[in-house]
Amino acid sequence: EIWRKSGRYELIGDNLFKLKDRKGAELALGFTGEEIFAMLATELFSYRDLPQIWYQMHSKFRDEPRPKSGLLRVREFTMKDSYTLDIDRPGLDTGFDKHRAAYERIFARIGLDAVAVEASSGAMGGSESIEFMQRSDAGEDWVVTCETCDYRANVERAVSALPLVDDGEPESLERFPTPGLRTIKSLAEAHPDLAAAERQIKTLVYYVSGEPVLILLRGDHDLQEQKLLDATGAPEDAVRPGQPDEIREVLGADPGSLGAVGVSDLTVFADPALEGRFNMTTGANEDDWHYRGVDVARDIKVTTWADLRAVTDGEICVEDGGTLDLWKGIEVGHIFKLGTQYSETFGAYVQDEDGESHPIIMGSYGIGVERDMAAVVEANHDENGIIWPVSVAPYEVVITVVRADDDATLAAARRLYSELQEAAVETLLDDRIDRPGVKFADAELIGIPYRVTVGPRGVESGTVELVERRGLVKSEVGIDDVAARAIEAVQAARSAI
RNA sequence: CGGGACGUGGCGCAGUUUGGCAGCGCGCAGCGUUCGGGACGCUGAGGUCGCGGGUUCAAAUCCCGCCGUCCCGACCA
Repeated sequence: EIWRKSGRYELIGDNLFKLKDRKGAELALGFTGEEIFAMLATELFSYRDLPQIWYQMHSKFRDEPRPKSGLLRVREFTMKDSYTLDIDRPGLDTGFDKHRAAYERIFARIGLDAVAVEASSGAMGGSESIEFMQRSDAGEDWVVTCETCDYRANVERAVSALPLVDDGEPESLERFPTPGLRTIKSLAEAHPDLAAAERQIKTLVYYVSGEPVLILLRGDHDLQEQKLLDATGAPEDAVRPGQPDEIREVLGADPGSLGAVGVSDLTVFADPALEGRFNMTTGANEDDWHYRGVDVARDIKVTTWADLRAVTDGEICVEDGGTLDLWKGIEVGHIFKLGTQYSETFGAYVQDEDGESHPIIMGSYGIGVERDMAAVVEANHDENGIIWPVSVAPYEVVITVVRADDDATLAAARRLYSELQEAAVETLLDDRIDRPGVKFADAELIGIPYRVTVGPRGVESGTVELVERRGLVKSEVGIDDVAARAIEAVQAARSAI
Protein backbone atom coordinates (compact mmCIF):
# COMPACT_ATOMS: atom_id res chain seq x y z
CA GLU A 1 0.00 0.00 0.00
CA ILE A 2 2.73 2.45 0.91
CA TRP A 3 4.44 1.76 -2.38
CA ARG A 4 1.29 2.63 -4.28
CA LYS A 5 0.86 5.74 -2.21
CA SER A 6 4.31 7.05 -3.09
CA GLY A 7 3.80 6.09 -6.73
CA ARG A 8 6.83 3.88 -6.67
CA TYR A 9 4.82 0.69 -7.10
CA GLU A 10 4.65 1.65 -10.75
CA LEU A 11 7.88 3.63 -10.92
CA ILE A 12 10.06 0.79 -9.67
CA GLY A 13 8.12 -1.80 -11.62
CA ASP A 14 9.17 -5.42 -11.51
CA ASN A 15 12.27 -4.69 -9.46
CA LEU A 16 10.03 -4.29 -6.45
CA PHE A 17 10.02 -7.70 -4.75
CA LYS A 18 6.33 -8.57 -4.53
CA LEU A 19 4.63 -11.53 -2.93
CA LYS A 20 1.23 -12.68 -1.84
CA ASP A 21 0.46 -14.10 1.57
CA ARG A 22 -1.95 -16.98 2.30
CA LYS A 23 -4.90 -14.64 2.21
CA GLY A 24 -3.84 -13.37 -1.17
CA ALA A 25 -2.86 -9.99 0.21
CA GLU A 26 -0.12 -8.26 -1.75
CA LEU A 27 3.11 -7.59 0.03
CA ALA A 28 6.33 -5.93 -1.05
CA LEU A 29 9.75 -6.44 0.50
CA GLY A 30 11.73 -3.35 1.42
CA PHE A 31 13.36 -1.81 -1.64
CA THR A 32 14.64 1.22 0.27
CA GLY A 33 13.35 3.17 3.23
CA GLU A 34 12.14 6.57 2.02
CA GLU A 35 8.45 5.75 2.48
CA ILE A 36 8.94 4.20 5.92
CA PHE A 37 11.09 7.03 7.21
CA ALA A 38 8.65 9.60 5.89
CA MET A 39 5.89 7.80 7.79
CA LEU A 40 7.97 7.75 10.95
CA ALA A 41 8.62 11.44 10.47
CA THR A 42 4.91 12.18 10.79
CA GLU A 43 5.50 11.89 14.53
CA LEU A 44 7.48 15.13 14.41
CA PHE A 45 5.48 18.32 14.79
CA SER A 46 7.84 21.16 15.53
CA TYR A 47 10.74 22.79 13.75
CA ARG A 48 12.43 22.48 17.14
CA ASP A 49 12.68 18.73 16.50
CA LEU A 50 14.79 19.34 13.41
CA PRO A 51 17.28 18.66 12.03
CA GLN A 52 17.38 14.90 12.45
CA ILE A 53 19.59 12.23 10.96
CA TRP A 54 18.24 8.68 11.16
CA TYR A 55 20.06 5.61 9.98
CA GLN A 56 19.90 1.84 9.95
CA MET A 57 21.72 -1.17 8.56
CA HIS A 58 19.09 -3.41 7.17
CA SER A 59 18.23 -5.95 4.51
CA LYS A 60 16.99 -4.65 1.21
CA PHE A 61 15.27 -6.75 -1.41
CA ARG A 62 15.18 -6.15 -5.12
CA ASP A 63 13.88 -8.56 -7.69
CA GLU A 64 16.84 -7.98 -9.97
CA PRO A 65 16.34 -9.31 -13.47
CA ARG A 66 19.83 -10.73 -13.43
CA PRO A 67 21.84 -11.06 -10.23
CA LYS A 68 25.50 -11.44 -11.10
CA SER A 69 29.17 -10.87 -10.38
CA GLY A 70 29.28 -12.51 -6.96
CA LEU A 71 28.25 -9.94 -4.38
CA LEU A 72 28.12 -6.98 -6.75
CA ARG A 73 24.53 -7.48 -7.77
CA VAL A 74 22.20 -9.62 -5.70
CA ARG A 75 18.54 -9.76 -4.77
CA GLU A 76 18.99 -9.46 -1.02
CA PHE A 77 21.66 -7.24 0.46
CA THR A 78 22.49 -5.15 3.47
CA MET A 79 22.22 -1.42 3.12
CA LYS A 80 23.55 1.22 5.43
CA ASP A 81 20.94 3.85 4.76
CA SER A 82 20.31 7.14 6.43
CA TYR A 83 17.80 9.93 6.06
CA THR A 84 18.00 13.60 6.92
CA LEU A 85 15.00 15.64 7.99
CA ASP A 86 15.22 19.40 7.78
CA ILE A 87 13.05 22.47 7.92
CA ASP A 88 14.70 24.25 4.99
CA ARG A 89 16.98 23.84 1.98
CA PRO A 90 20.14 25.09 3.71
CA GLY A 91 19.52 22.44 6.37
CA LEU A 92 19.26 19.77 3.67
CA ASP A 93 22.45 21.05 2.06
CA THR A 94 24.25 20.78 5.40
CA GLY A 95 23.04 17.24 6.03
CA PHE A 96 23.90 16.28 2.47
CA ASP A 97 27.40 17.70 2.74
CA LYS A 98 27.94 15.96 6.07
CA HIS A 99 26.99 12.66 4.52
CA ARG A 100 29.17 13.26 1.52
CA ALA A 101 32.15 13.96 3.76
CA ALA A 102 31.39 11.02 6.06
CA TYR A 103 30.97 8.63 3.17
CA GLU A 104 34.19 9.76 1.54
CA ARG A 105 35.94 9.06 4.82
CA ILE A 106 34.32 5.65 5.08
CA PHE A 107 35.43 4.72 1.58
CA ALA A 108 38.99 5.89 2.23
CA ARG A 109 39.08 3.94 5.48
CA ILE A 110 37.95 0.68 3.95
CA GLY A 111 40.55 0.91 1.22
CA LEU A 112 38.61 2.42 -1.66
CA ASP A 113 39.43 5.52 -3.64
CA ALA A 114 35.86 6.17 -4.70
CA VAL A 115 35.15 9.42 -6.50
CA ALA A 116 31.97 11.45 -6.16
CA VAL A 117 30.18 11.96 -9.48
CA GLU A 118 27.00 13.68 -10.62
CA ALA A 119 24.29 11.11 -11.13
CA SER A 120 20.75 10.58 -12.28
CA SER A 121 18.32 10.21 -9.39
CA GLY A 122 16.31 7.57 -11.22
CA ALA A 123 13.49 5.98 -9.23
CA MET A 124 14.62 7.69 -6.03
CA GLY A 125 13.42 11.07 -7.19
CA GLY A 126 14.59 14.42 -5.94
CA SER A 127 16.60 17.25 -7.31
CA GLU A 128 20.21 16.25 -7.07
CA SER A 129 22.24 13.15 -6.43
CA ILE A 130 25.84 12.10 -6.13
CA GLU A 131 27.18 8.63 -6.69
CA PHE A 132 30.43 7.30 -5.32
CA MET A 133 32.29 5.32 -7.93
CA GLN A 134 35.16 2.91 -7.48
CA ARG A 135 37.18 2.47 -10.65
CA SER A 136 37.14 -1.22 -11.61
CA ASP A 137 36.78 -3.37 -14.69
CA ALA A 138 34.25 -5.39 -12.73
CA GLY A 139 32.05 -2.30 -12.54
CA GLU A 140 28.75 -1.94 -14.33
CA ASP A 141 28.58 1.83 -14.71
CA TRP A 142 30.40 4.19 -17.01
CA VAL A 143 31.73 7.42 -15.64
CA VAL A 144 33.48 10.39 -17.23
CA THR A 145 36.03 12.49 -15.44
CA CYS A 146 37.87 15.51 -16.75
CA GLU A 147 41.64 15.12 -16.83
CA THR A 148 42.25 18.73 -15.91
CA CYS A 149 39.38 19.86 -13.70
CA ASP A 150 37.01 18.29 -11.18
CA TYR A 151 34.11 17.60 -13.53
CA ARG A 152 32.89 14.07 -12.81
CA ALA A 153 29.63 12.50 -13.93
CA ASN A 154 27.90 9.24 -14.62
CA VAL A 155 27.27 8.82 -18.35
CA GLU A 156 23.58 8.78 -17.48
CA ARG A 157 23.99 12.46 -16.87
CA ALA A 158 27.34 13.50 -18.29
CA VAL A 159 27.54 16.29 -20.86
CA SER A 160 30.38 17.37 -23.10
CA ALA A 161 31.20 20.14 -25.52
CA LEU A 162 31.32 19.50 -29.25
CA PRO A 163 33.41 21.14 -31.93
CA LEU A 164 31.28 23.13 -34.34
CA VAL A 165 30.37 21.34 -37.55
CA ASP A 166 30.72 23.31 -40.75
CA ASP A 167 27.40 22.93 -42.54
CA GLY A 168 28.51 24.95 -45.57
CA GLU A 169 25.92 27.06 -47.38
CA PRO A 170 22.19 26.56 -46.71
CA GLU A 171 20.48 24.66 -49.48
CA SER A 172 16.89 23.76 -50.17
CA LEU A 173 15.25 20.55 -49.06
CA GLU A 174 15.57 17.81 -51.65
CA ARG A 175 14.77 14.09 -51.84
CA PHE A 176 17.37 11.82 -53.34
CA PRO A 177 17.59 8.07 -53.92
CA THR A 178 19.82 6.01 -51.65
CA PRO A 179 19.30 2.42 -52.74
CA GLY A 180 20.53 -0.14 -50.26
CA LEU A 181 21.96 2.49 -47.91
CA ARG A 182 20.41 1.61 -44.56
CA THR A 183 23.10 2.60 -42.10
CA ILE A 184 24.67 5.90 -41.13
CA LYS A 185 28.04 4.46 -42.08
CA SER A 186 27.08 3.26 -45.54
CA LEU A 187 25.37 6.56 -46.36
CA ALA A 188 28.42 8.48 -45.19
CA GLU A 189 30.69 6.31 -47.32
CA ALA A 190 28.50 6.65 -50.40
CA HIS A 191 28.17 10.44 -50.06
CA PRO A 192 31.26 11.68 -48.21
CA ASP A 193 30.70 15.20 -49.47
CA LEU A 194 27.26 15.77 -47.97
CA ALA A 195 26.54 12.97 -45.51
CA ALA A 196 29.43 12.55 -43.11
CA ALA A 197 28.03 10.98 -39.94
CA GLU A 198 28.05 14.27 -38.03
CA ARG A 199 25.98 15.83 -40.81
CA GLN A 200 23.26 13.20 -40.66
CA ILE A 201 20.25 13.12 -38.37
CA LYS A 202 19.67 9.78 -36.68
CA THR A 203 16.00 9.01 -36.06
CA LEU A 204 14.92 6.44 -33.48
CA VAL A 205 11.42 5.28 -32.67
CA TYR A 206 10.77 4.66 -28.97
CA TYR A 207 7.64 3.83 -27.06
CA VAL A 208 7.04 5.85 -23.91
CA SER A 209 4.11 4.63 -21.83
CA GLY A 210 2.73 2.96 -24.94
CA GLU A 211 2.99 6.01 -27.19
CA PRO A 212 5.47 6.17 -30.08
CA VAL A 213 7.90 9.08 -29.99
CA LEU A 214 10.80 10.07 -32.22
CA ILE A 215 14.30 10.61 -30.92
CA LEU A 216 16.63 12.71 -33.05
CA LEU A 217 20.37 12.59 -32.62
CA ARG A 218 23.38 13.52 -34.65
CA GLY A 219 24.37 10.63 -36.89
CA ASP A 220 27.55 9.80 -34.98
CA HIS A 221 25.87 9.99 -31.56
CA ASP A 222 24.20 7.28 -29.47
CA LEU A 223 21.16 7.54 -27.23
CA GLN A 224 21.68 7.41 -23.46
CA GLU A 225 18.44 5.74 -22.34
CA GLN A 226 18.50 7.04 -18.77
CA LYS A 227 18.52 10.56 -20.17
CA LEU A 228 15.38 9.73 -22.10
CA LEU A 229 13.81 8.38 -18.91
CA ASP A 230 14.75 11.55 -17.08
CA ALA A 231 13.44 13.72 -19.92
CA THR A 232 10.09 11.97 -20.05
CA GLY A 233 9.68 11.23 -16.35
CA ALA A 234 8.28 7.85 -17.29
CA PRO A 235 8.79 4.70 -15.20
CA GLU A 236 11.77 2.76 -16.40
CA ASP A 237 9.87 -0.22 -17.77
CA ALA A 238 7.52 2.06 -19.71
CA VAL A 239 10.25 3.10 -22.14
CA ARG A 240 11.44 0.75 -24.88
CA PRO A 241 12.68 0.82 -28.45
CA GLY A 242 10.05 0.23 -31.15
CA GLN A 243 9.89 -3.11 -32.92
CA PRO A 244 10.51 -3.19 -36.69
CA ASP A 245 6.83 -3.77 -37.53
CA GLU A 246 5.76 -0.97 -35.19
CA ILE A 247 8.26 1.38 -36.78
CA ARG A 248 6.95 0.63 -40.25
CA GLU A 249 3.43 1.31 -39.06
CA VAL A 250 4.39 4.62 -37.46
CA LEU A 251 6.65 6.05 -40.16
CA GLY A 252 5.99 3.92 -43.21
CA ALA A 253 9.56 2.79 -43.70
CA ASP A 254 12.10 0.40 -42.20
CA PRO A 255 14.94 1.49 -39.94
CA GLY A 256 17.65 2.94 -42.14
CA SER A 257 15.34 5.29 -44.02
CA LEU A 258 13.66 7.08 -41.12
CA GLY A 259 13.37 10.79 -40.57
CA ALA A 260 11.31 13.47 -38.88
CA VAL A 261 10.90 15.88 -41.80
CA GLY A 262 7.21 16.62 -42.21
CA VAL A 263 6.22 14.60 -39.14
CA SER A 264 3.65 16.54 -37.17
CA ASP A 265 1.58 13.98 -35.30
CA LEU A 266 4.33 12.56 -33.06
CA THR A 267 6.20 13.86 -30.07
CA VAL A 268 9.74 14.59 -31.26
CA PHE A 269 12.64 14.72 -28.82
CA ALA A 270 15.79 16.24 -30.25
CA ASP A 271 19.29 16.45 -28.88
CA PRO A 272 20.82 19.96 -28.67
CA ALA A 273 23.67 18.87 -30.94
CA LEU A 274 21.14 19.37 -33.73
CA GLU A 275 20.11 22.87 -32.72
CA GLY A 276 20.67 25.45 -35.45
CA ARG A 277 22.04 22.89 -37.84
CA PHE A 278 21.25 23.00 -41.56
CA ASN A 279 22.13 21.34 -44.82
CA MET A 280 21.84 17.94 -43.15
CA THR A 281 20.78 14.51 -44.35
CA THR A 282 18.09 12.26 -42.95
CA GLY A 283 15.75 9.45 -44.00
CA ALA A 284 12.66 10.31 -46.03
CA ASN A 285 10.39 7.67 -44.48
CA GLU A 286 10.38 5.74 -47.69
CA ASP A 287 12.75 2.84 -48.10
CA ASP A 288 15.87 3.79 -50.05
CA TRP A 289 15.17 7.54 -50.05
CA HIS A 290 16.73 10.33 -48.02
CA TYR A 291 16.42 14.08 -47.71
CA ARG A 292 19.35 16.44 -48.14
CA GLY A 293 19.57 20.11 -47.35
CA VAL A 294 17.60 19.61 -44.15
CA ASP A 295 17.42 22.71 -41.97
CA VAL A 296 16.42 21.53 -38.53
CA ALA A 297 14.64 24.73 -37.55
CA ARG A 298 12.89 25.08 -40.90
CA ASP A 299 11.99 21.47 -41.74
CA ILE A 300 11.48 19.61 -38.48
CA LYS A 301 8.90 20.20 -35.79
CA VAL A 302 10.72 19.48 -32.55
CA THR A 303 8.49 19.08 -29.50
CA THR A 304 11.19 18.97 -26.84
CA TRP A 305 14.87 19.71 -26.85
CA ALA A 306 16.66 17.53 -24.34
CA ASP A 307 20.18 16.27 -23.80
CA LEU A 308 19.90 12.65 -24.86
CA ARG A 309 23.23 11.61 -26.25
CA ALA A 310 25.85 9.42 -24.64
CA VAL A 311 29.16 11.09 -23.99
CA THR A 312 32.14 9.16 -25.35
CA ASP A 313 35.78 8.88 -24.37
CA GLY A 314 38.04 11.78 -25.25
CA GLU A 315 35.37 14.44 -25.73
CA ILE A 316 35.69 17.99 -24.48
CA CYS A 317 34.87 19.02 -20.92
CA VAL A 318 32.18 21.70 -20.68
CA GLU A 319 33.82 23.18 -17.59
CA ASP A 320 37.36 23.87 -18.72
CA GLY A 321 37.77 22.46 -22.22
CA GLY A 322 39.90 19.59 -20.96
CA THR A 323 39.74 16.02 -22.19
CA LEU A 324 37.15 13.64 -20.74
CA ASP A 325 38.21 10.19 -19.63
CA LEU A 326 35.57 7.43 -19.77
CA TRP A 327 35.94 4.55 -17.33
CA LYS A 328 34.06 1.73 -15.66
CA GLY A 329 33.13 1.93 -12.02
CA ILE A 330 31.32 0.15 -9.21
CA GLU A 331 28.63 2.25 -7.56
CA VAL A 332 29.59 1.94 -3.89
CA GLY A 333 27.25 4.59 -2.55
CA HIS A 334 24.59 7.06 -3.66
CA ILE A 335 23.21 10.09 -1.88
CA PHE A 336 20.07 12.05 -2.80
CA LYS A 337 18.50 15.38 -2.08
CA LEU A 338 14.90 14.24 -2.04
CA GLY A 339 13.06 17.41 -1.14
CA THR A 340 9.46 17.19 0.02
CA GLN A 341 7.86 14.59 -2.26
CA TYR A 342 7.78 11.82 0.38
CA SER A 343 6.92 14.04 3.33
CA GLU A 344 4.05 15.56 1.39
CA THR A 345 2.55 12.25 0.33
CA PHE A 346 2.89 10.75 3.79
CA GLY A 347 1.94 13.89 5.67
CA ALA A 348 5.18 14.65 7.51
CA TYR A 349 4.77 18.33 8.34
CA VAL A 350 6.17 20.51 11.10
CA GLN A 351 5.25 24.00 12.24
CA ASP A 352 7.78 26.81 12.07
CA GLU A 353 8.22 29.57 14.62
CA ASP A 354 5.30 31.47 13.11
CA GLY A 355 3.00 28.50 13.45
CA GLU A 356 3.01 27.80 9.74
CA SER A 357 3.07 24.21 8.54
CA HIS A 358 5.86 23.01 6.24
CA PRO A 359 6.63 19.64 4.72
CA ILE A 360 9.87 18.19 6.07
CA ILE A 361 12.72 18.33 3.58
CA MET A 362 14.33 14.94 3.21
CA GLY A 363 17.58 13.51 1.98
CA SER A 364 18.54 9.87 1.66
CA TYR A 365 21.96 8.24 1.70
CA GLY A 366 22.82 4.65 0.87
CA ILE A 367 25.82 2.37 1.03
CA GLY A 368 25.61 -1.22 -0.19
CA VAL A 369 27.55 -3.19 2.38
CA GLU A 370 28.25 -6.45 0.53
CA ARG A 371 28.87 -4.65 -2.72
CA ASP A 372 31.40 -2.43 -1.00
CA MET A 373 33.09 -5.50 0.40
CA ALA A 374 33.38 -6.86 -3.13
CA ALA A 375 34.69 -3.50 -4.32
CA VAL A 376 37.32 -3.53 -1.58
CA VAL A 377 38.53 -6.90 -2.86
CA GLU A 378 38.52 -5.64 -6.45
CA ALA A 379 40.63 -2.68 -5.37
CA ASN A 380 42.91 -4.61 -3.00
CA HIS A 381 44.28 -7.83 -4.39
CA ASP A 382 47.24 -9.32 -6.22
CA GLU A 383 47.98 -12.58 -8.01
CA ASN A 384 48.10 -14.38 -4.65
CA GLY A 385 44.68 -13.29 -3.48
CA ILE A 386 42.97 -10.70 -1.31
CA ILE A 387 44.83 -7.95 0.53
CA TRP A 388 42.39 -6.84 3.25
CA PRO A 389 42.96 -3.35 4.60
CA VAL A 390 43.32 -3.61 8.38
CA SER A 391 40.10 -1.61 8.85
CA VAL A 392 37.94 -4.37 7.37
CA ALA A 393 40.13 -7.45 7.76
CA PRO A 394 38.33 -10.39 9.39
CA TYR A 395 41.61 -11.08 11.20
CA GLU A 396 44.49 -8.67 11.51
CA VAL A 397 47.28 -11.15 12.10
CA VAL A 398 47.73 -14.80 11.19
CA ILE A 399 50.30 -16.90 12.97
CA THR A 400 51.54 -19.56 10.60
CA VAL A 401 53.07 -22.43 12.51
CA VAL A 402 55.69 -24.28 10.54
CA ARG A 403 55.90 -27.78 11.97
CA ALA A 404 52.82 -27.62 14.18
CA ASP A 405 53.73 -31.11 15.33
CA ASP A 406 56.80 -29.73 17.12
CA ASP A 407 55.91 -29.03 20.76
CA ALA A 408 58.34 -26.18 21.37
CA THR A 409 57.29 -24.41 18.18
CA LEU A 410 53.59 -24.80 18.87
CA ALA A 411 54.04 -23.57 22.44
CA ALA A 412 55.86 -20.46 21.22
CA ALA A 413 53.14 -19.80 18.68
CA ARG A 414 50.43 -20.14 21.31
CA ARG A 415 52.18 -17.73 23.64
CA LEU A 416 52.33 -15.20 20.84
CA TYR A 417 48.66 -15.83 20.03
CA SER A 418 47.64 -15.06 23.62
CA GLU A 419 49.73 -11.92 23.69
CA LEU A 420 48.11 -10.58 20.57
CA GLN A 421 44.62 -11.52 21.69
CA GLU A 422 45.16 -9.71 24.97
CA ALA A 423 46.17 -6.62 23.04
CA ALA A 424 42.83 -6.85 21.18
CA VAL A 425 44.48 -7.77 17.92
CA GLU A 426 42.26 -10.20 16.07
CA THR A 427 44.49 -13.19 15.42
CA LEU A 428 44.20 -16.44 13.56
CA LEU A 429 46.41 -19.36 14.59
CA ASP A 430 47.15 -21.74 11.74
CA ASP A 431 48.27 -24.86 13.61
CA ARG A 432 47.17 -27.29 10.94
CA ILE A 433 49.64 -30.08 10.36
CA ASP A 434 50.46 -29.38 6.75
CA ARG A 435 53.31 -28.26 4.60
CA PRO A 436 54.44 -24.66 5.03
CA GLY A 437 53.87 -23.76 1.39
CA VAL A 438 50.22 -24.71 1.66
CA LYS A 439 49.75 -22.57 4.74
CA PHE A 440 51.55 -19.56 3.29
CA ALA A 441 49.44 -19.75 0.17
CA ASP A 442 46.21 -19.98 2.18
CA ALA A 443 47.15 -17.04 4.39
CA GLU A 444 47.83 -14.95 1.30
CA LEU A 445 44.68 -16.07 -0.48
CA ILE A 446 42.40 -14.99 2.37
CA GLY A 447 44.35 -11.76 2.71
CA ILE A 448 45.21 -11.37 6.40
CA PRO A 449 47.22 -8.11 6.54
CA TYR A 450 50.06 -9.41 8.74
CA ARG A 451 51.55 -12.86 9.05
CA VAL A 452 53.95 -14.11 11.69
CA THR A 453 55.77 -17.29 10.71
CA VAL A 454 56.85 -19.34 13.69
CA GLY A 455 59.03 -22.38 13.00
CA PRO A 456 61.47 -24.66 14.84
CA ARG A 457 64.47 -23.04 13.19
CA GLY A 458 63.47 -19.59 14.39
CA VAL A 459 62.36 -20.73 17.81
CA GLU A 460 65.83 -22.16 18.31
CA SER A 461 67.56 -18.96 17.25
CA GLY A 462 64.98 -16.72 18.91
CA THR A 463 63.53 -15.13 15.75
CA VAL A 464 60.35 -15.23 13.72
CA GLU A 465 59.36 -13.75 10.38
CA LEU A 466 56.91 -10.87 10.15
CA VAL A 467 55.33 -10.48 6.72
CA GLU A 468 53.17 -7.63 5.51
CA ARG A 469 50.54 -8.96 3.10
CA ARG A 470 50.69 -5.91 0.84
CA GLY A 471 53.86 -6.38 -1.17
CA LEU A 472 54.83 -9.45 0.90
CA VAL A 473 57.47 -7.41 2.68
CA LYS A 474 59.37 -9.71 5.04
CA SER A 475 61.48 -8.98 8.08
CA GLU A 476 63.27 -11.04 10.72
CA VAL A 477 62.14 -10.07 14.20
CA GLY A 478 63.20 -11.25 17.63
CA ILE A 479 60.62 -13.61 19.05
CA ASP A 480 60.22 -11.42 22.11
CA ASP A 481 59.69 -8.27 20.05
CA VAL A 482 57.29 -9.51 17.42
CA ALA A 483 54.10 -9.06 19.43
CA ALA A 484 54.92 -5.44 20.11
CA ARG A 485 55.84 -4.88 16.48
CA ALA A 486 52.63 -6.46 15.20
CA ILE A 487 50.45 -4.62 17.70
CA GLU A 488 52.08 -1.35 16.75
CA ALA A 489 51.60 -1.98 13.05
CA VAL A 490 47.94 -2.91 13.47
CA GLN A 491 47.16 0.04 15.69
CA ALA A 492 48.91 2.43 13.33
CA ALA A 493 46.86 1.08 10.43
CA ARG A 494 43.63 1.32 12.39
CA SER A 495 44.12 4.97 13.15
CA ALA A 496 45.68 5.93 9.83
CA ILE A 497 42.60 7.68 8.49
C1' C B 1 11.85 -11.05 -21.29
C1' G B 2 15.43 -11.89 -25.66
C1' G B 3 20.17 -14.65 -26.99
C1' G B 4 23.82 -18.67 -25.65
C1' A B 5 26.07 -22.66 -22.82
C1' C B 6 25.99 -26.40 -19.27
C1' G B 7 24.09 -30.45 -15.76
C1' U B 8 28.78 -37.25 -15.06
C1' G B 9 32.14 -39.56 -7.31
C1' G B 10 33.02 -33.95 -2.35
C1' C B 11 35.28 -30.07 -6.17
C1' G B 12 36.96 -29.22 -11.35
C1' C B 13 36.33 -31.78 -15.85
C1' A B 14 36.80 -35.73 -20.16
C1' G B 15 33.62 -39.29 -22.40
C1' U B 16 28.03 -37.71 -26.02
C1' U B 17 29.84 -36.36 -32.75
C1' U B 18 29.93 -42.53 -34.53
C1' G B 19 25.20 -46.35 -28.53
C1' G B 20 29.00 -51.49 -26.37
C1' C B 21 33.07 -52.62 -19.01
C1' A B 22 31.94 -44.93 -16.24
C1' G B 23 37.20 -42.36 -16.65
C1' C B 24 41.03 -38.26 -15.32
C1' G B 25 43.00 -34.38 -11.94
C1' C B 26 42.36 -32.47 -7.09
C1' G B 27 40.45 -33.81 -2.50
C1' C B 28 39.48 -38.06 1.06
C1' A B 29 41.34 -42.95 4.02
C1' G B 30 45.70 -46.28 5.34
C1' C B 31 51.11 -47.17 5.35
C1' G B 32 55.98 -45.27 4.39
C1' U B 33 59.41 -41.40 2.92
C1' U B 34 59.53 -36.07 3.04
C1' C B 35 58.96 -31.15 5.86
C1' G B 36 60.50 -22.75 6.27
C1' G B 37 56.91 -21.56 -0.32
C1' G B 38 51.33 -25.23 -2.96
C1' A B 39 55.87 -32.99 -1.76
C1' C B 40 56.28 -38.17 -3.36
C1' G B 41 55.46 -43.67 -3.60
C1' C B 42 52.22 -47.74 -2.83
C1' U B 43 47.26 -49.30 -1.46
C1' G B 44 42.09 -48.01 -1.13
C1' A B 45 36.99 -45.87 -0.54
C1' G B 46 33.58 -43.11 -3.25
C1' G B 47 29.08 -42.23 -9.02
C1' U B 48 20.54 -43.16 -9.18
C1' C B 49 25.70 -39.92 -15.42
C1' G B 50 19.75 -33.49 -13.21
C1' C B 51 14.43 -35.78 -13.39
C1' G B 52 10.52 -38.51 -16.19
C1' G B 53 9.24 -41.10 -20.45
C1' G B 54 10.57 -43.38 -25.27
C1' U B 55 13.77 -46.09 -29.14
C1' U B 56 17.24 -50.38 -28.81
C1' C B 57 19.80 -56.86 -27.60
C1' A B 58 22.29 -52.66 -25.20
C1' A B 59 21.60 -45.48 -23.55
C1' A B 60 25.91 -40.86 -19.93
C1' U B 61 25.64 -41.14 -25.47
C1' C B 62 19.80 -41.11 -29.86
C1' C B 63 14.39 -38.92 -29.44
C1' C B 64 10.37 -36.20 -26.50
C1' G B 65 9.03 -33.51 -22.12
C1' C B 66 10.35 -31.23 -17.54
C1' C B 67 13.68 -29.16 -13.72
C1' G B 68 18.02 -26.55 -12.39
C1' U B 69 22.55 -23.63 -12.90
C1' C B 70 25.70 -20.21 -15.33
C1' C B 71 26.98 -16.56 -19.10
C1' C B 72 25.66 -12.10 -22.61
C1' G B 73 21.83 -7.80 -23.13
C1' A B 74 17.80 -3.73 -20.50
C1' C B 75 18.07 -2.46 -14.20
C1' C B 76 20.74 -0.68 -9.09
C1' A B 77 23.39 0.03 -3.11
